[in-house]
Amino acid sequence: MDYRRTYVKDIFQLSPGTEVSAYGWVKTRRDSKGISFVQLSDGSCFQDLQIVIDAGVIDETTLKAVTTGACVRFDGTVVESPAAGQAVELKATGMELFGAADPQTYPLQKKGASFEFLREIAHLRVRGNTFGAVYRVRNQAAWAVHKFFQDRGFSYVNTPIITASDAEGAGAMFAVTSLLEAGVPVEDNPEAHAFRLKSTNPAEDFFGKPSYLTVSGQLEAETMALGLTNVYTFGPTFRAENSSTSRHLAEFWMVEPEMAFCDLEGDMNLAEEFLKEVIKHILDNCAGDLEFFNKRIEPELLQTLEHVVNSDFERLTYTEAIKYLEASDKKFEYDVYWGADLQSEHERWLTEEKVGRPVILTDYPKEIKAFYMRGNEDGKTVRAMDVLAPRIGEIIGGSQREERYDVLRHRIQEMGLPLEPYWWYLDLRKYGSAPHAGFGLGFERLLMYVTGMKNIRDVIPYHRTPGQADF
RNA sequence: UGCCGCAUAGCUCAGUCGGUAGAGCAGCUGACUGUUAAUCAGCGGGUCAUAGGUUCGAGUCCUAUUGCGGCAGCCA
Repeated sequence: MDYRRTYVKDIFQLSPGTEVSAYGWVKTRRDSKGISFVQLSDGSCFQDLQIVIDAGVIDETTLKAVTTGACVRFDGTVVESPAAGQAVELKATGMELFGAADPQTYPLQKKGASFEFLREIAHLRVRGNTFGAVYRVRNQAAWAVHKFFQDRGFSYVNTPIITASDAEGAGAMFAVTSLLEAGVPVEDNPEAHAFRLKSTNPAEDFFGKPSYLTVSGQLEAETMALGLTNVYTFGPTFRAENSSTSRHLAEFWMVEPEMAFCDLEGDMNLAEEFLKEVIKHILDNCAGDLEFFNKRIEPELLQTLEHVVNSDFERLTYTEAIKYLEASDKKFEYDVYWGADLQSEHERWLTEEKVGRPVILTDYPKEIKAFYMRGNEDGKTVRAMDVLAPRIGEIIGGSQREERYDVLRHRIQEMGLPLEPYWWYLDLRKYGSAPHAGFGLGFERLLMYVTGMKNIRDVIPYHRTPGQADF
């Protein structure tokens, strides 16, 4: 067997009369007297291939093993379908059963199951309609990310996953250490195992100092941009926050472009162009999957996505947003005033009710943003931007970076951070500094937006959240 | 981490005032010459999350624990 094959999606393009073999997994089988129908999927497209089996063509024992979940190859001839539902189907002349799936125990059924249940069988849910569609869209979105940046001359760079600097002083981090010995037997309980700490001295650790899984590749990406001009990263990111919500993961994928010779305006333009182009790519390449999401998951999905592609994002300063919020009749749980960090309820009101499409908020008070953001001339705000989207909230966070050595040094100290770990970051401003800007996009949040899926755990094959690292 | 909700058949759920366990789907057996979440008939399927408590009697009320989910904080 060779990896080259005719995928199900290609079989739909073949002319009637063509002989072909279809490989895949069985969704359902329906029997009538003298004829059987099998829905076959190989994950190459949303639509299943219908296999038609006349009585006597396949021996009865083998046919009986063609149950939901079984893996098979059907050989046959492409024919025009006399019934509604599909243009062509495969009239079987023979088959091979690769792997049966005991119907008494196979957990998937043709009728829908809850997403919560499917998370428990995440290794099998890819065979269902919803998750096949999610992962096909995920693949196309990843491809669109690379294509977008490569078309514009951005270099793909890989930043470290293990880092010894607490990059932004924000967000709980996972420690990486070789000072722990695992699987040490517990004295009074022979079944239990524990960790043993070999040393408490960070100097004796693998890297000679405390190290962590990265929470962002931004700082390193900045160094690459000040040499390659335009760069982007696309890799895993880790947050040890004990947050259990429908939009947080402990391990997620982030896209982080960084551009030399760029200001906040250019950063916003890139973010908007980026979201539009990735969404357009999905619309153009995942039509069947989106149709399903539109029908079963999020009724307004297609309309919303097309609207986003064809209209300009609303751009507001933080100060303007506060004015709108203060003028709103809506009762908020948290008070709104200039200087307050916007809460989820505020962001949701702005993007869902006030504007009704993505909004870019800019120029936040410096107190509520990170140290590296470029200060404005008013001395009170920084050149930050957040892109907020209906349903999911913050999808992009970015800023123009502070490129002035003295100002940055001062900000680090003002925020109570140590200077020493940032020596190389400060060096960037000391030698050949350039105005530059960038942003971070949560890839899974983008996927929630384009699929309409309500829980971030359902747009990644195997989610990592507090208390959950199965598979 | 805080607040709230849920836990009953393989799955999705119902279960009234505390009175001894139900449905649909799935599975199994059969029927039907073209089905599309096929249809029709029949059959099997339960430690009501766990541990205590109240009561003559608990799926139902109380407490604790565990798991899952939602919201908030944090963020992408």
